[in-house]
Amino acid sequence: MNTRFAVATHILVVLHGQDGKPVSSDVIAQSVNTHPALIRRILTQLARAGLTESQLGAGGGALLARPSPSITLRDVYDAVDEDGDLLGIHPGPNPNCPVGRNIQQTLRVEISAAVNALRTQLSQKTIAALAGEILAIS
Amino acid sequence: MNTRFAVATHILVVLHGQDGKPVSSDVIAQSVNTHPALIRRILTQLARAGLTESQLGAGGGALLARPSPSITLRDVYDAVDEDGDLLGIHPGPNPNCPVGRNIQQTLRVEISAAVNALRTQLSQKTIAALAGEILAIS
DNA sequence: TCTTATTGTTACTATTACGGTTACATATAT
DNA sequence: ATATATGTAACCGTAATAGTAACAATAAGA
Repeated sequence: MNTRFAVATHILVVLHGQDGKPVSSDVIAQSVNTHPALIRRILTQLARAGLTESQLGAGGGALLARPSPSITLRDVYDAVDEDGDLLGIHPGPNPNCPVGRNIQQTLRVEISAAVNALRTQLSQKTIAALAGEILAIS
Repeated sequence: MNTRFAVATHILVVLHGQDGKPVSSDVIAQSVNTHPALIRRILTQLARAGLTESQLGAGGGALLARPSPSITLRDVYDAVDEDGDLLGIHPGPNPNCPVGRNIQQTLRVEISAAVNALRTQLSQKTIAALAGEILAIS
């Protein structure tokens, strides 16, 4: 993870702005200020999650697969989060210690509750709403 | 970050179990299954946050600086999180694009709301409660 | 006072993750 | 046909992380 969530969100906001017309990874890369291949890598994840689709060939590009008011930042997070290790658990604690033996499963519960709280907060904001805020600034 | 939150929590649970008596980084390291220097590094962060204190010299070690029912997992997260980049924002988006120009500040708001939701969830669980659950298993 | 145990910190290494970059086979519109 | 895109693989450089060793400073206890 790391900036992939931010970049993925950026991509979707751009696509929202051009709704209907496919946008090439080259154009998106210019807005994000990175390289088209990286954009395409993230677009692959978004497409796998059903948020975008792409058209091959000349005049092709990416477009939203669902209306932007139906896409929340939680959807983006989930699309881009492959291994779910926002807060990692340390491997191999001592099994002969009452703490070491059991802390992993107990921590896992707390961490997933915390990450779910984060996801729920993210689900409050849609791409349409976010794009509205962004474009309202200037 | 990454496993530092988990290791820091592990440390505090161990200290909870030995309340009163200082525990050496060596003993803690055996429970975590890592190296004393790493434990001491994290103990430095916990001490800076006022959660632990250490006694130098023979027979010394770390102990809780506050009662374990008053320490929540949010305190641990905050102690160990130095740069607050759980979800990073991509640098240098294109200032000539209406999206690139404004997305950072807008995303920053959403990300900090999300991280605060995660922190609030973590604040629901104290070290004392967590230790209780861990030791109840076996 | 001397010895021993322990911290706090620095420095170095190895491994991994991440973003940047190139390349290219495949597909499609014109 | 040709030009334009995607999707994907491969590789590089940098930064973060964990592991490790070393040592001065400190304090307990004989």
